[in-house]
Amino acid sequence: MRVSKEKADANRRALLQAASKLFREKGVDGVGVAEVAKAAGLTHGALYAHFPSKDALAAEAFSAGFAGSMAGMRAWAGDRHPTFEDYLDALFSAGMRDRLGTGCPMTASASEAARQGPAVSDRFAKAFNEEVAIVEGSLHPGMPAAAKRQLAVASVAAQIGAIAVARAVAKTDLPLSDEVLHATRETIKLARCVENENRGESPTR
Amino acid sequence: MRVSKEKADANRRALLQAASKLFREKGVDGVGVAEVAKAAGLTHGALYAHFPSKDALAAEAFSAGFAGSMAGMRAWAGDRHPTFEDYLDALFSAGMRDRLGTGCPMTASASEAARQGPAVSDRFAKAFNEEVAIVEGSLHPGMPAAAKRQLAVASVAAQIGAIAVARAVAKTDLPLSDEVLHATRETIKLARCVENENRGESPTR
DNA sequence: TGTACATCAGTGAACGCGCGTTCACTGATGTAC
DNA sequence: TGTACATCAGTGAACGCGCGTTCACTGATGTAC
Repeated sequence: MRVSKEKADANRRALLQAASKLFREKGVDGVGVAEVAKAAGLTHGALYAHFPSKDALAAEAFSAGFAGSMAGMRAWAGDRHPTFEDYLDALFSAGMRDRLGTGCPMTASASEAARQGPAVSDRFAKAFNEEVAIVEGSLHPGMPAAAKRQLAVASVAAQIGAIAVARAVAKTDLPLSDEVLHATRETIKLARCVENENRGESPTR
Repeated sequence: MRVSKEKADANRRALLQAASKLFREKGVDGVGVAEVAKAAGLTHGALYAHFPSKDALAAEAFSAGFAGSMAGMRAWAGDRHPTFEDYLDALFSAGMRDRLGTGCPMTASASEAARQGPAVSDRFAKAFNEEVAIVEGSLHPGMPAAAKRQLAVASVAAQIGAIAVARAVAKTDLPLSDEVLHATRETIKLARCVENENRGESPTR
């Protein structure tokens, strides 16, 4: 039966949230539309009143999940202006690794995204640039723009790899998993020190 | 009909090779056993004379693909003892990005691997350590072992991320794709310079 | 070496199953008068 | 405000389809004598 416009909007949001969580946890191919609808408290038929296809739902769910992840990051940052090191410590943490269903969809689906169409590619690129911009903003204003951009791009790309590897090996080799996060994080920090020294600052290490 | 032992072995290898290539290109969920068998010149029924299930085939195909990828790397290295920079230039290259079906299965399936069982997790960890060992071997013997290990772990993890991101955005933003490879590679190189300086060597930049 | 027979890799039809999607229907919502 | 009716979000049965897996069968291979 028909529901109120408010309820319909809430249902649509519930579908997106359920899809976003489940797709990150099990992959798009690993979850059926019936499971998504059930998690949102609906039947599978209702899903097609909101999205033309599972593919369209997956694309929107990616963006919704990324928006939620960024909102969480901004909430965490609050008004205490985290330093670049603060961001690295948060991004390359065991908590990030273990938060699969609510974390960044880029880390959850990096290698699947490569096999999707242009729509996903475009959304991925936008999300990547957005996260890079945030990390970039935490770098010292005195650093040359090109150097800041390079370091931020490398940080986000390396984080996506480190989290993916850390998750892949966590089931059988937790020490290695922790080592991957630690080694990658510290290596990025080292690279930043070089940039600081290039500007004539005293090394922070 | 029955075939000779040599032919049966060849067929098994053909199945592994076809599965390894197709799984990297389309993901395990994106390819059916019939397609794999056909690519190997067989029918799907024959596959079950060699592997108990698609899952078992996928696990073996991962290892076979990684072994092939490492063999290619060793052949490329030959006897000219590539430097650490040589390895980075090869690993973070557009060629690596564009070689999906024959490249390293870790970069092709990093985020899917996190959702698989302990068997895949174990194979992934072994492959990761093996590649780290090769990269580590190219670092200056004078560098402390812990620093070498850390830099090599970070390099491989960052490479897996950079290639995954570069592939994900390549369809709509090739300049960004190239930038990701370049920025991550150069950032790792910067980190290595710090290690060299720590040992009192003159910077190579 | 020749013969009889067991072995088993490979074939292809068939299986049950879950998938994404469609659709006739329901009934509360929103609207026109 | 009250009434009549069009709208449409949601239901659940049904659809065709392709999947992974099984199995009776084939016939060349390998082996025992």
